[in-house]
Amino acid sequence: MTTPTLRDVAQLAGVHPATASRALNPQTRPLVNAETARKVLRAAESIGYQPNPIARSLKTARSATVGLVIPDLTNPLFPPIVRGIEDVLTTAGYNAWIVNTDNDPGREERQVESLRSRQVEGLIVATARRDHPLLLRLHRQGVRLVLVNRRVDGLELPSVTADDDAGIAMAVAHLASLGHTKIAHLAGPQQTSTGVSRARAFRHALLDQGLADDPRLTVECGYWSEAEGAQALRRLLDSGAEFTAIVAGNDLIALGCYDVFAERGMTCPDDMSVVGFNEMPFLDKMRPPLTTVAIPHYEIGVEAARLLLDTIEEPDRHPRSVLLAPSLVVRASTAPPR
DNA sequence: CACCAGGGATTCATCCGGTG
DNA sequence: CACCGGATGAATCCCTGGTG
Repeated sequence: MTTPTLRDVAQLAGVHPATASRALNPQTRPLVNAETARKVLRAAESIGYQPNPIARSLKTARSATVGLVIPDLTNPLFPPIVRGIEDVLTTAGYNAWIVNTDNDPGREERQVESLRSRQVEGLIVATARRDHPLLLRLHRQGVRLVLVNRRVDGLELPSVTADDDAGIAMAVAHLASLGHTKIAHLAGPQQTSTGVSRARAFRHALLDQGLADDPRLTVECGYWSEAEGAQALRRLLDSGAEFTAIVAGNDLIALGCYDVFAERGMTCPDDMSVVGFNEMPFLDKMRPPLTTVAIPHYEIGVEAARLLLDTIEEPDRHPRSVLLAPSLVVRASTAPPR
């Protein structure tokens, strides 16, 4: 008992395999007599025929598959983005292979290699660093790339990002309106474009609010993680700096702060207000629920997939980038200073 | 070691019968 | 006879495992 092939369908419908192929393909179906096409479809249906994409790509040299390179799928930020990507891809007849890099360049290289060997038609990459030799090389080799959330210095690639300037400005304005004047920033890693742009936006936002920009109140995290966020906040507190609110580089960094509050007997928001960034799932279930800058995850995925499909269909098109508007979600982690 | 067959689907080139 | 819609023949894609 083997799985049915096109030959079986053709035989059952009493036509040539070439005819069956055309009948089964919506684009080529008009070439086939309507009655014949109906017969073929019925035959295919009756034996449970599924086209074999491996055989198909043998001839077409296309895989209808794209690679999705993310740091770690267990980070709740990614599932909604992946969902948006997948919804667009499937309607276009494409599928996604997902790989996790764990932010390890070696692993990333191997995973990308494996994707390329499977003939993916392009890559959506959410792991870009400002200096990223692998992406540089892939671009030079003509691999179609779309970046999500991040950019690479000196490399003009299609990308989808949230408007960091606007998002951070909202966070700072919110804290300022509550009466905070000494606000700290736990910046994301400065090897990532997002870490840099949010830190820069933070300084601008302070000035816009007429607040002093004290460089000692900005601390960099080595990774976008709770542990690094916690570590950064400990350093800041231990330095003796005075502040009443924190703008975190992202939500994970903000959640890391919660651990430090517990360690040090501080309460949020009474002793310290915190704003995150990203609006990853479940923040409303935290104690206290985290105020954050929401970015449209699903839309980000949708746009990323569209950009990639665009470059596949129109390889010579000038790289287009999409900037999506964030919004502030006020919850209970922010309050006026004591 | 070189060579070939075979896997499944697609597609260019060709053929067929019917019509004006 | 030319033309047309519709169906088909056969080559082809790339790689691997087996054969001589």
